[in-house]
Amino acid sequence: MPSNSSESLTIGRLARAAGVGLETIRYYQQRGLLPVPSPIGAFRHYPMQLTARIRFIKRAQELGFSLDEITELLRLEDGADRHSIRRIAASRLGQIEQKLLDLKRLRKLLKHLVAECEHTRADLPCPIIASLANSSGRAAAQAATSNR
Amino acid sequence: MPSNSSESLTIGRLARAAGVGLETIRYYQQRGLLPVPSPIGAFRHYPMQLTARIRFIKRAQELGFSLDEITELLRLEDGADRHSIRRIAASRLGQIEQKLLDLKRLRKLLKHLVAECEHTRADLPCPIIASLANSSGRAAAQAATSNR
DNA sequence: ATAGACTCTGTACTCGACCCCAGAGTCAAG
DNA sequence: CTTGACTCTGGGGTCGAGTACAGAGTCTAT
Repeated sequence: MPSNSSESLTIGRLARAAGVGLETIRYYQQRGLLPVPSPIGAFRHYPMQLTARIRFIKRAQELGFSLDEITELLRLEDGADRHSIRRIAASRLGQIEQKLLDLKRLRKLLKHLVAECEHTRADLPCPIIASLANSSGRAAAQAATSNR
Repeated sequence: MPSNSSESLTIGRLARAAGVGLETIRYYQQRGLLPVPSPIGAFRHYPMQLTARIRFIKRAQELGFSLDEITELLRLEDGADRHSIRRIAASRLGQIEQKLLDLKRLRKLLKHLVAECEHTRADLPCPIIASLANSSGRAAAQAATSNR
């Protein structure tokens, strides 16, 4: 059974071939990320090439794109409009930068607290709790401004 | 009207005092993060001190703790068990470190792609799309291992 | 011809952290 | 004592990305 690319698959085989659940495919169809072929007989048949499209979606997700963004990417897939593509990628990049800043601030704060807690005398209140309990958790208020 | 701390508030006032929605308070009650005082007459009355507890919760959330984790933190709030507190904080710290690594890898990859796209000749396929379309997006597969 | 694996449509549920609404009752100010 | 702002209980909805299931039909290998 040579898997030449003109072969067509039932939905379950497509799902296995693409490494996703069968319901995922139906879900992507609903969202318009995948076409819904008309049935041959009672069942629909899917061209092999869709596995590539599904993997495209999955990889884009791993890069943190939402399905909405991916829908747009797919719309532009023909490569015509590179500016739009770059715009989407750049916006995602901006989100990442922001998140990195937030996380770094957070890490600093938490590290500090844990360290402090380690050598605070047992008769004094735990600094971690203390910092949560009173309003001196200034850093925190800022840190979460861009939780997406 | 001196806001001495022995004052008691109705739920709406408490919510405003703590800067959260009234439904948030009810939700926290359901989750066991806040006590449900027995009503005086028809309405429940909340001690002022609860604003501190609510702000504790909010600040902990901003540090990325889940309500489940915060429940545990509150359980330990008396400061008795510092080891547990540090354990929770340290585990959160670990998550942050991992996330930072992921995001840095992602940023590198995306930056690279955007830059490449900018000076690829128009007759060649857009590299961003290309990298999503074929399996050369290796970096991506790793990058998402620890999405929480 | 029949067993069993599969597919179809459609609906409902999951997670986390809330938000919003309806309808009835109640409290405080004027 | 009325008005209007509030509270009560109880339920539902939201977001994103799926997962689960029910019940009926159908394809394929034996």
